[in-house]
Amino acid sequence: MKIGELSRATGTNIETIRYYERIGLLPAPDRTAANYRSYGEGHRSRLSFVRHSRELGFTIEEIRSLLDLSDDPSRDCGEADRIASLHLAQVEEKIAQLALLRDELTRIVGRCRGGIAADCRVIEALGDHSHCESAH
Amino acid sequence: MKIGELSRATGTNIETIRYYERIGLLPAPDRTAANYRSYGEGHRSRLSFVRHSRELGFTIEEIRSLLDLSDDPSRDCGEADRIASLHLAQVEEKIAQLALLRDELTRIVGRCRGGIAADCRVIEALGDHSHCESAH
DNA sequence: TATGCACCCTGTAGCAACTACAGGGTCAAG
DNA sequence: CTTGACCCTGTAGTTGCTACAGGGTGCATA
Repeated sequence: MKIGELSRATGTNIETIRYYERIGLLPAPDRTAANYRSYGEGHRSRLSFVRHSRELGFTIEEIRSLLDLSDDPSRDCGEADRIASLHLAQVEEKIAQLALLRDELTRIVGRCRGGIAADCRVIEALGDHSHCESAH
Repeated sequence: MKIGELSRATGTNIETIRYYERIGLLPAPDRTAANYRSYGEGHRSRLSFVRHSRELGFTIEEIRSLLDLSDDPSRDCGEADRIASLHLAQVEEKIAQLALLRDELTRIVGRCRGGIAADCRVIEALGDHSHCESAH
């Protein structure tokens, strides 16, 4: 498989594939006589793993650990669970933060009744944190 | 006010203050004989506005527009409202996305029952998008 | 045979919004 | 007169890509 095919097969930008190789997330594939990269099924599934994990918001370093784990099938599964649980906790915290933020923005946006900027409640609210109801 | 005082007064990193000056978000202040930056009350309130807006997740470019608006008090307030409303919509979308992601992660994490990586359901789920219940 | 076009290569620079030095100058206290 | 806290400029690093520039390869068509 050439890089363009792998790109289409996994929905990954070609530049991104080369980037993953450069940072050591994907192993360097064999080359054809013309120096084109030549991928196999192993590369495809590894790249799918990486992309799916990225979609789920794992960082590259987390993915590196998860890949190390799956490269050595005798290792304990607990670490994969720990990484995923930690990530889940981070996502939950992010959601909670954004919810506070949404409430604050809703309050701010609701205050605009038109008019000129001098009297703008939106701009006033942005300038003065003390109008806020919660920490963010 | 020297830069260290402004930093403490607004809870902003000194490097960040200089960065904002460099990108034209804060006007360059007067200098003392020793070439130290010397800030006034106007700088402090402008910086507070910027920091508060950043905490609410506005981008630098959005903040630039909001500042332009508040620098010209005769302008129409509607644009501030438009920027804030758009931002609110983005926050709401982000929350919805993260909620899907949280659900998927919860399902994945719940599948771990210990054991070795070869049988790990977490790693399996990460490798195969088809286990997912919704798009993310 | 030429030539057009899609594809591939390397290497480097850019994005957002900072943060972190390195290598220097200033100023007040002890 | 030296110590330490503060300030200065300029540049490079962070994360996870993306976008060139400037070239080479391979196949079909005129």
